[in-house]
Amino acid sequence: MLKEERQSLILREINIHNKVLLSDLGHRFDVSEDTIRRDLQDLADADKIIKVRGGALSKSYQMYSYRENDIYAYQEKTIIAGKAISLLRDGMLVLISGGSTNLEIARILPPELRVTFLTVSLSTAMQLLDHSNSEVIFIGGTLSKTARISIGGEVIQALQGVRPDLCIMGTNGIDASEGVTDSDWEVVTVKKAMIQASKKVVVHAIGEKLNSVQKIRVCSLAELDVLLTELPPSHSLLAPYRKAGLTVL
Amino acid sequence: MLKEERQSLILREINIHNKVLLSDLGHRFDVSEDTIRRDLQDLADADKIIKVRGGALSKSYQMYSYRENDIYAYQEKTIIAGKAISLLRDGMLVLISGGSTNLEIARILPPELRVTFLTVSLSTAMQLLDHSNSEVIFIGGTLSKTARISIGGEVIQALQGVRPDLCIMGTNGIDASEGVTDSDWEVVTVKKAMIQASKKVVVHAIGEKLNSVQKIRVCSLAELDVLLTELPPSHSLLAPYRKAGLTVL
DNA sequence: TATTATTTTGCAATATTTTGCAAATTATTC
DNA sequence: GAATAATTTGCAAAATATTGCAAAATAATA
Repeated sequence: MLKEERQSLILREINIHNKVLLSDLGHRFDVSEDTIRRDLQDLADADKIIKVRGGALSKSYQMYSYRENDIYAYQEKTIIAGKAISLLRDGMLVLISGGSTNLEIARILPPELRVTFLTVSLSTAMQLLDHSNSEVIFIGGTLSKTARISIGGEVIQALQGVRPDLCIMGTNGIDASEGVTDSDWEVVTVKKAMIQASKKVVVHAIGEKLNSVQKIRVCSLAELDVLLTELPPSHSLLAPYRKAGLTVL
Repeated sequence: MLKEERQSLILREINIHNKVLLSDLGHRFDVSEDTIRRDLQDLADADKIIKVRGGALSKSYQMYSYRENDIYAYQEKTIIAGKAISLLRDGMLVLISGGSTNLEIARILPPELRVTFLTVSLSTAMQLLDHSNSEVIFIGGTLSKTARISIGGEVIQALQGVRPDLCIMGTNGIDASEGVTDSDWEVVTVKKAMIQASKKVVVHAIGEKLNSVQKIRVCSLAELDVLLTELPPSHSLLAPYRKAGLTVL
């Protein structure tokens, strides 16, 4: 059998069945697994398939995209993401919400980290699956079209049944006296439940969201543990939050 | 035998069988492999065939294998998606699985349709949120890195608590005697539960998947109601399935 | 037809590519 | 952290290509 012929059949097999195993193909075409591995490498180099350990996946299977250029305040969010990652330890159960900063956390997550993530956000879940070896558990429910997260009673109920070590949450508004506020009632309901469930709560916000207040209250500062921003911890804007008892990083 | 005569016979041979081997042709025309090699080189220079090491391939062969710049068999999947949509009615509760065909269904869904979708697939959920006004409920659980769907006990349990009107499911293999088969154990477990839960089960597969068998069995044909392919319902390949009692569209 | 020029073919020597094997390395699993 | 599986790397054997060349076949011409 010609090499090109074999590779073409492999490609077809992958596209039909979405994934293939080295051992299967080796047996099927009666060549060594090394040869198949080299074939898959060729196809992957030509951008036809996605090579994974032990086999390969069809490309059309993963069609979502992460576009870093159209994220607002990307620089700031990367700094925050780095700080958030420094709080993660192997073995932790981590509840993580949606939003572009959390997406960035998922994107730059160190692969060797072994934590279990709980999330209600579709995009965060996708990104976590891609960029980590950690386990990802999605808390299902009715999906919100705007926030693209699970909302509703089921979510609240599911959150009452877990006790995460850490909750990493973005926010639309945080203020020294008003606490954390947001604008979507359903989202707020979920966030409240997330905070209630978790042993430790980390909120993050870019500097410009500090001292801003939205319509609906999520929680008081007393219920939070850590505040992350892109600013240096000594920045004067952060003083009120430290005074309120938060760890500011 | 004249060179031109031989070359035209070679070309015909290639176009019939899509490939030729140097050694075969040498023996067939009783000339040295060098001569055949030079013939193939000539034909390749004239852009009549694709010369590869050890033989040659027909140009149509190349067409076929390289046509998947986007989604593999996109045309076929669009046809299937159209047929699937014709089965949907306002007010239905529809369970829909992952895979690129279901993604296509979600993409071309008529906006005025008001059904409630239940899904375990991250990408299907995202697409449904984008392209419909229907309600979307995600069944949460541990996420599978490869299939990008919820798997595990929670999913099974959640599925036992619902009674969808319709289940729209892709498959990796379907065969008249072996039924529906797949290659991933966790995925199969979820699919079984999906089938059990639903009042009516629709499976779809592109023609190439018909009569192919994977390692793990999902269900027998008896448990299915409708089969969708891109082929016309009268196609001979579909006869065994109709005989098994399926509605074939 | 005989002669010469041109093309085609087969052969041999020499590259190059493909393939399978095994040891060393890296990931993954339990 | 040991045990297992997959990958990488180097290498050698086999298969295929390339090149140059001479013999054979074909074409051209007188």
